[in-house]
Amino acid sequence: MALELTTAQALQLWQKANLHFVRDEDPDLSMRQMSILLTVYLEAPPHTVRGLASRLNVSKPVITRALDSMGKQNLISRRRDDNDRRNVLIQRTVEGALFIERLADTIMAVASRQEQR
Amino acid sequence: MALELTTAQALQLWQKANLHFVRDEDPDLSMRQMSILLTVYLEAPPHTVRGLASRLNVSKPVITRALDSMGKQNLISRRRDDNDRRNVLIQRTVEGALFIERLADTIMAVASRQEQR
DNA sequence: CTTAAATGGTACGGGTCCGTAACAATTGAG
DNA sequence: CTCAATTGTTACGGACCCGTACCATTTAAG
Repeated sequence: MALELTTAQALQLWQKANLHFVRDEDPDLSMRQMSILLTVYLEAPPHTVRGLASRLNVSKPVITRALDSMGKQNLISRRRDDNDRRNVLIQRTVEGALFIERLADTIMAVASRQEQR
Repeated sequence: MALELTTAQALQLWQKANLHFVRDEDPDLSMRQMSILLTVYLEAPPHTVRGLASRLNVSKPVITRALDSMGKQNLISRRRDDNDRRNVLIQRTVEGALFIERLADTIMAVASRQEQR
């Protein structure tokens, strides 16, 4: 499946997707949490607290707390790095991968819905 | 300018755009504020507090407060409806239009940057 | 006129998130 | 062995946002 995308349509896509997550998504993740999750799943590992903090340009506690809450939802997991036990490696989970998959489908559905108008 | 968009690329676009707004955007709007602003600028007027509240599926005070804060930044303005003075009409501003324009450019820039890889 | 309905705003208590500053555990340099 | 540097976490005070409940204004029905 593929779509043509002009500037105006990109903006509409952004609006529709945002609107969808505001309207319908149940306990929606904050923008920062979503960024962390997407970064972990779309960029190459390894991912550490400090690495994510500098990638997102936020403080370390933001990452720690986001990992706490997303960990409770089983969207990510943490493991100590055995090579350097100061590091914590952030890892993907099955639930997280499914979440990302549904996310992609949702965005694509929004995009094609607007295409059909 | 136009881009092809597959499901994987739509997801990447969503990640890159979110990441950009987390990293770089100065006093970033919340997702709800952004939805309100985009709805006012991309959907047909008139826009009222109650209308936006039901469109976004949130309570009225959320809209009132968002309009307060975005009003201070001159991104939108309010005017009493002379036909029915209970209504408040939310109106676009020059600054808001410029903001939306830059927003569209930013998203498109993110999209084409990922295209070039 | 009187009164009920509708609209937007405000008060309030509660929850969440933030960044700074401290802390514990671990590593590596000397 | 000692101690400074690094990493992640926790404590804390403050800022922001939320929804419910109430209020003021305006409209329309009777």
